[in-house]
Amino acid sequence: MRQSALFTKTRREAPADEVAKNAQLLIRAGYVHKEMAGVYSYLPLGLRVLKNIEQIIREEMNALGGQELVMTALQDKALWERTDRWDDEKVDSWFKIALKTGGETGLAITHEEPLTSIMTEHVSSYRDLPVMVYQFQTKFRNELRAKSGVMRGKEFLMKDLYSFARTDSEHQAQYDAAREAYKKIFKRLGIGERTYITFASGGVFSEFSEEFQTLSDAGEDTIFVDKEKKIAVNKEVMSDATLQKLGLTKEALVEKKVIEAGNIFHLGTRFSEALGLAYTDEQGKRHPVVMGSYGIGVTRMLGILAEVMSDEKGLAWPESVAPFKYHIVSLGQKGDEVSRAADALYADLTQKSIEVLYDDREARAGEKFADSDLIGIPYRIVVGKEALASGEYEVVARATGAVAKKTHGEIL
RNA sequence: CGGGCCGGCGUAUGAUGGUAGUACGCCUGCUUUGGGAGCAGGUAGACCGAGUUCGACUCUCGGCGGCCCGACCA
Repeated sequence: MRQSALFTKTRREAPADEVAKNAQLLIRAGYVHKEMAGVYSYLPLGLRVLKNIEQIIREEMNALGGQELVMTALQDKALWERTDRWDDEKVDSWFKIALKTGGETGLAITHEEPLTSIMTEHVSSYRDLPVMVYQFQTKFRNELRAKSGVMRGKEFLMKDLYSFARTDSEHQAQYDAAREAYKKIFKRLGIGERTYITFASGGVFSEFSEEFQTLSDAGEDTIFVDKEKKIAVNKEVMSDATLQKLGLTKEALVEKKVIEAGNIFHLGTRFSEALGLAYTDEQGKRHPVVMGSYGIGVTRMLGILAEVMSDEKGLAWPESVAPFKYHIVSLGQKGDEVSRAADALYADLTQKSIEVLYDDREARAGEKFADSDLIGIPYRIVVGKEALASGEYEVVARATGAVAKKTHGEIL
């Protein structure tokens, strides 16, 4: 894409009302727009990153055998009353809306209820299981205090996967497979090394749940990490008894700030029993379906990556999610030899379907480099007089600063 | 939800109970062109409502909105 045509502009200064690094950088670089507290719009560059994150997750969900669907944001109150999660005393994060017809509806906080309900229409035999279903969908949570930029909003995009099994052991196999898929996802997103499976409060269905926690000073949670074993314990469940159960020793643990990038839960039969999701086995006996749920916040992930992969100059996306692979920075003037060379390089890369942002604006070099650093595309190709003279372009890696010299042909 | 702070050109920010200024941006022109250029000219601003006052952007009250600390965060 030609940068002269991109409607978003960069800003030199961060907005005064944003403290979180992710929001400051994303706003300055023109990836997001803050609509209200905890509510952000995703502009063209931001959307591209979001779509890339989504696609990585989608590929791993499909590899798992997950089937994608999309459910509604508007929720049926009656369904949630059946699981006792409609009452504000029980769940305080609802956005409830009056219907013109007299009733009320709520904006989805999560989707266990509606999916379980859908499944009752399609699952009735042992032959129909096991199944895994997922979606990318907007969640709404009426947070008392939104904070941390795009990482804790009132409206956010989430991938949620749900598993349905006949037995506990079948469920466990699904759960274990989902855990492995999550590891692959975080690895592909470039945060595998700094993301730890963390034992946390399991709620009513099991002793522990597992969170995927990514090391970051911007984190809201505190965990104790065993770097050798690659596992961690959330501070909220930290105790001698817990350590003993997990086979960890206090000496090996280091306290760290983290952001929750994902979590996986055993749901047992709580939802299937409440909503009547059951199957008939070979003997003709009915059993409730054993469920699990698995979430990754997509918009939060964008925030985590902005937070973790950035420096004082700006963003530095990993290639797997970057809005473009190359950023051509032309130092030529309209119509001169340099800009003609940049045009040609842009045309050739585009022709090959290589994603490239082409800074063809009438601006000075300093401004273009500063913008390029801010926007954080993995490789910058500088097209200037030097390049024309030598026949080789400088290709600068944003994250490391490493400079390679490459000819037009080598880049293609 | 408890506590604190704040609301001014597009953005950032200074000052003030008495003409709302500066920088960046944006527009015009000239010069400049490998790390946010220079000169000249121009554009653009007080969240809403009520009150105090000769006079309110400034003080008071209410509303709306934002930020921070805590709580909360299947």
